Amino acid sequence: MTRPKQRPLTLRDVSEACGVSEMTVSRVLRNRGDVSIKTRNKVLEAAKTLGYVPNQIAGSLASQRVNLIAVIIPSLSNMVFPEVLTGINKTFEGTPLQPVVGVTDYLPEKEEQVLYEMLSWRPSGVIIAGLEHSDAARAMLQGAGIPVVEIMDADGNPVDAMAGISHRRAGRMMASAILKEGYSRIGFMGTKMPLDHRARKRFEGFTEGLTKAGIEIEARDFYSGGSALAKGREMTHEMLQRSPDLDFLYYSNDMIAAGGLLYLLDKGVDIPGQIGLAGFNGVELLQGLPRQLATMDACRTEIGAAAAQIILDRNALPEDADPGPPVRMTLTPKITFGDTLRRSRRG
Amino acid sequence: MTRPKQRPLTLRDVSEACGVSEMTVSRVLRNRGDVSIKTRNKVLEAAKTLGYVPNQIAGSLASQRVNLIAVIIPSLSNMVFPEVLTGINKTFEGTPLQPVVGVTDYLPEKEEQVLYEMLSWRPSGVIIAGLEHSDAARAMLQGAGIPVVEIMDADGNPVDAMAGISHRRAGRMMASAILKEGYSRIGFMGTKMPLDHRARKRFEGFTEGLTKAGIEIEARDFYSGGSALAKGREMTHEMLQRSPDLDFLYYSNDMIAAGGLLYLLDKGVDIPGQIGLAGFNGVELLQGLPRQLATMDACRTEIGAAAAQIILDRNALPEDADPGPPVRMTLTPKITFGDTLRRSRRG
DNA sequence: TTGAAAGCGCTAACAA
DNA sequence: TTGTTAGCGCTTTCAA
Repeated sequence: MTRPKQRPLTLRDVSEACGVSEMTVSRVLRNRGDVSIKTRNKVLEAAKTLGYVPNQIAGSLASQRVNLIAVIIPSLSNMVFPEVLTGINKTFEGTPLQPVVGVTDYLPEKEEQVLYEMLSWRPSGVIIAGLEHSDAARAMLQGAGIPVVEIMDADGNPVDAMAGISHRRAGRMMASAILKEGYSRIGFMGTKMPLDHRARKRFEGFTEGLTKAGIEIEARDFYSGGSALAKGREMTHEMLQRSPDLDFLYYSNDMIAAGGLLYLLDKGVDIPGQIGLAGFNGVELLQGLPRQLATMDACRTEIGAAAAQIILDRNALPEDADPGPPVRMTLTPKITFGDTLRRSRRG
Repeated sequence: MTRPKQRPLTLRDVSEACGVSEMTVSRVLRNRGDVSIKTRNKVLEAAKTLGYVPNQIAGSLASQRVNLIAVIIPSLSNMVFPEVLTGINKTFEGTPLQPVVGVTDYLPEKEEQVLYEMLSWRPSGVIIAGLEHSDAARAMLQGAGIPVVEIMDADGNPVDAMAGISHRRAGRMMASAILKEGYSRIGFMGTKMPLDHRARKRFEGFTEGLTKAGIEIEARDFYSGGSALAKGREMTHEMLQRSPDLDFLYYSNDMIAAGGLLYLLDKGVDIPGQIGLAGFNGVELLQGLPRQLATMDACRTEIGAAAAQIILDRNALPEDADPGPPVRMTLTPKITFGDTLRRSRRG
């Protein structure tokens, strides 16, 4: 209660309080080595009444082991990333490993800086979003000598392990699903994020899929900032002003797609007859819209869980064991047709 | 490239590579003390070509300073918390301080555990959501000897500093705004979260406000799990089945309120004439709904920023300075009337 | 089952 | 401006 604030307690304080050597106190608190029940209880009680909290900084330095896993993601405002974190957290629950999150705002320089700061804590692994990194960042990842899992993307060359989906393929799949249903005058709306490589790849895969069938996108529009729902309304309005003949609108995420959906329903447009719609992500948040949006599941929690598991497995290996070739896990997203994409036959 | 993976580089490696003492290398890398330009450049180059990343664990142990701030929140799935984090991040940007996030899932035991783990890294401050903590948790916060800011709530007794809003008052304010507009048959829908003290206080303040005007809530319903939007639809449907005469529905968050709104618009209900609606939070995400929802701003990013600033100020104080009485900041949420709560006159 | 000594990689304090 | 010395609070290793 009135313990001097300045100096936190040390092992020595506990040792003195219970008359047991620091070493034995340490053993008790870590459940390591054989300690007699009697000593054990003495130590535990002293630690508890003093309110001792071990110093991991000293512990990690001495043991050369750090139970931290660096998790590096572009953003927290896009629900996709918190969901990945949830998957990671769940898998690490009950293990000694602890995720520590860094946010890059989609900026390569910031990614580099965050990575540097995290590596300076000598974590036992890195989980990092995306496969595109600056040379310096790749060098750091290579040189750290710890397991690295690049997540959420599968189009490119990972430094080490990988767990993600192919966004290019996701775009192509959506293109072919749309074409199969007979839509042909297609517009695209997405974020203006030159640094969101996954959104870009999805778009590329989508146009590629259309092109292969001899179809070109008729309209496209990109936005940045603002509420996605409101943007979806506005942009859909504007796009249909300019190109009233469109019969399908593909959005780069479910939130703007929802905005578009609400707008079109307001206008009394027949969906999916007159115009079909699709988004991307399968955001649970949005179930409960007047129509269920066609979308694709990006396997977010699975990816988080898989990445965490890869790290766990690698850390379970004995120090000098050969880890074998790095795990490369490509998950396959599935299309949800919902009520906004015609479905002539069961797919 | 082919450096043996096992041993990370140390200051000594850099020192040997450039023929400068470890101490001077350390000085250069921390920009501390006077070092000649020539030596400086030599060191910097050596560090860069080797790819040296300093070891903060050793550094923090030696200097007895840790640039980490523990941030403890109940959840990441509720957008409220990522928004608070954004405010915290922004304020710490450009300072040496780094937030580290822990998630409690609204469970007191988990809060205790997360707090213990974070304190074992000897952070320079704690930002923690809520004012309700177990005795053990309060004891740890007290004993840590570092600045503690409890955030998001102002109804209760903080251990140290505080930055939040009074949820009880927020509930009362909404009650009086609703009554002023002549609504009188009122239903409430919210999450079934006995451990979400802020939601509970809002509800208590709300009923208290009604009671003072001689009005009782006519219907109430609580849910747990599932998509909030979908729940809002369902629950609104069911509540109006049971109590068709309600003229106002107050929801504990904007997401279920949005579900209710969409449902009522589907049914062709006149809003806000026949039934008024209000939620809580001012989630920017939802701008773009067919009607703008009445809600209250919970000042999330401001709270995050304020908390971070309190920590910064406290850390800027000289070691032995008297910090004075702890900062207690109570922000005042404002009602947004939107289109779902009648407004007879400008407020 | 317990303890003593050495040292993890760095920085504070002081000396040159 | 640079270098030397002595720890920071733990854990590893080895001895008792």
